[in-house]
Amino acid sequence: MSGAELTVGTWNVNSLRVRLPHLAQWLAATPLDVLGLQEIKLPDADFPGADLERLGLGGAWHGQKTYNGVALLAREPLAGVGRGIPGYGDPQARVIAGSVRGVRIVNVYVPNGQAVGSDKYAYKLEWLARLGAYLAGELARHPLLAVVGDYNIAPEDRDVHDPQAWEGQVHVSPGERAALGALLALGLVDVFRRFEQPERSYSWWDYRAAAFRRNAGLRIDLVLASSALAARCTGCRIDATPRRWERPSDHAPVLATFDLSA
DNA sequence: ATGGCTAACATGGTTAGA
Repeated sequence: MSGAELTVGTWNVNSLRVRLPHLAQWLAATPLDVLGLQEIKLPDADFPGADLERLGLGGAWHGQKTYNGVALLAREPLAGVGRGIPGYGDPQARVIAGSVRGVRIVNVYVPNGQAVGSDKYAYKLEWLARLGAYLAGELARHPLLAVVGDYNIAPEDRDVHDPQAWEGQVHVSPGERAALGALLALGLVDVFRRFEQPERSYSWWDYRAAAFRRNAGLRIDLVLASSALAARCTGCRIDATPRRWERPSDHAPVLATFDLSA
């Protein structure tokens, strides 16, 4: 949390307005330096910046009415804040970036994709291609780069509670996995898998059909790191605690810690 | 069994999520 360590989190809160009490409760128990939020679902004018300041967090946000919206919160001032993918006139607020202690952090809310073959699926793949081109430039400028967020893609079958039932569906389709593979091929590492993890580790569970109680989930919230930053990663975990609370987000936060002293 | 649940916007029922 301080000195040589940097802890970065990511959490799809599914409405910051509704989840602000959970965020406060979780932050009180969870030391971190930087936190990317997705699906804040409010315009910038309604962003609860003063509430978050009371929780010790400043930062920057990129919101819109009703849908999407991302924020990058930090205990230290953010440098070089950027919103959206440069040169891509995306009307949906899905990306915000900033730097802390020489580490570049890009926070993403990848489109859902709805169904394979749909217009939204095509948008998802186009969006991921644009993200890849943007990240290639970010990697060239920032050796220490983390790309955190809700990817809406389960990287492998072990990230899916029932791979047979999900085969070919959106979030696991070959096209999406190829797009994620293209991001990894830039030199990014899914740091969660750098460490031993519990079997059946997921970060999202459907609200319906008692999915959380059955641990019927997907691991779709990821921390990707450049090779130089991944080499400094000392741990990565999913914190399912707030998913057990009353009126939860359907996603759990993910945390990764980096030792910057080396 | 193509549902189940939650949130925004609106104030009943649609859109969207994953």
